[in-house]
Amino acid sequence: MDTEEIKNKFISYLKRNGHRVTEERLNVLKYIFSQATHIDADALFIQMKTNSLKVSRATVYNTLQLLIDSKIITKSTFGEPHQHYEPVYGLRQHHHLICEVCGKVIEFENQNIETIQKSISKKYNFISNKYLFQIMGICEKCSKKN
Amino acid sequence: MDTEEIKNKFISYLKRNGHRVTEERLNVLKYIFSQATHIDADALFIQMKTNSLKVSRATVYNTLQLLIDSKIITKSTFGEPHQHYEPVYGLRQHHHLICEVCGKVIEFENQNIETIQKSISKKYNFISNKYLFQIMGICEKCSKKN
DNA sequence: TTCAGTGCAAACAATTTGCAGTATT
DNA sequence: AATACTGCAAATTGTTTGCACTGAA
Repeated sequence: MDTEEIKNKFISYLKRNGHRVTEERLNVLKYIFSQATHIDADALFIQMKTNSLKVSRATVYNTLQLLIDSKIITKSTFGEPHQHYEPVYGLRQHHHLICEVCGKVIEFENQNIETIQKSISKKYNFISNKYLFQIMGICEKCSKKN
Repeated sequence: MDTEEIKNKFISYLKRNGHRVTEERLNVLKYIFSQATHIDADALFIQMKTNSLKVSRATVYNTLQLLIDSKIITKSTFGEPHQHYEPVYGLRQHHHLICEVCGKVIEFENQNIETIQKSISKKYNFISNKYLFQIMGICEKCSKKN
């Protein structure tokens, strides 16, 4: 994954839409891409603060929204009340198995889902922007514990 | 949809699990099934209050959780920060197209999704409890407006 | 009669907003 | 120089909790 490319994509999105390119926005981008996987807004804020960066929660939320609008990251709920954010740009579409016992999230890919998604959108003349496939249940590890 | 049957299912679930059968709980059940489609907790509470029923928010949330546990309703997020609840018991599994412009939710069924879900769960030795397929985008009506 | 369930209000958590100061354009 | 963006704290929204009272078993 080319970090420079993502950064340029974001900068170009900002300029194209009359938003300013600020240090803070680029920092949020950098931190979200330094994650192994999804993260929530507050954890991201705390992590940035810990590394003594100048940010506020408001800016984190604001920037996350801009990153979603520019299709660089995506937001999803894993059954919890708060949102999780994860990079999508340049990655293949993937989906989640969510363990309701330990909270673990397993990612998987499946080409058929994409096909179904396209055919359904077409059927309803729906312009799909993104789609979500999640399976909730009990992971192998947790089911063996009982 | 047989209302009596659902009510009995809920009552039997409550008794089986040592919960009491209360007027309030049955009222929440009744109100959620009187909805055409999904509703959020607060709207449900207000609707019950409007019809001068004795309820509190705490009871609504408590009962919604019991209804989820008994597999009578399900909870989902439609991109919004709060949760929506909708009946599932006795209904065929269906999925959602969500318009990001007008907020409209279109329901659809698709047998292939069920098949994929099963094969993926099997592959990961995951005991699936429920699954979710959502397509976010722009509905026909809204796309014609521009 | 017991104690789970209730209503209420207060607490909490996640997110948004208002405003005065700051920095990109 | 103008004004969009920022940080901060306060406000708002959705949900949970503590506690004294009530009612199902």
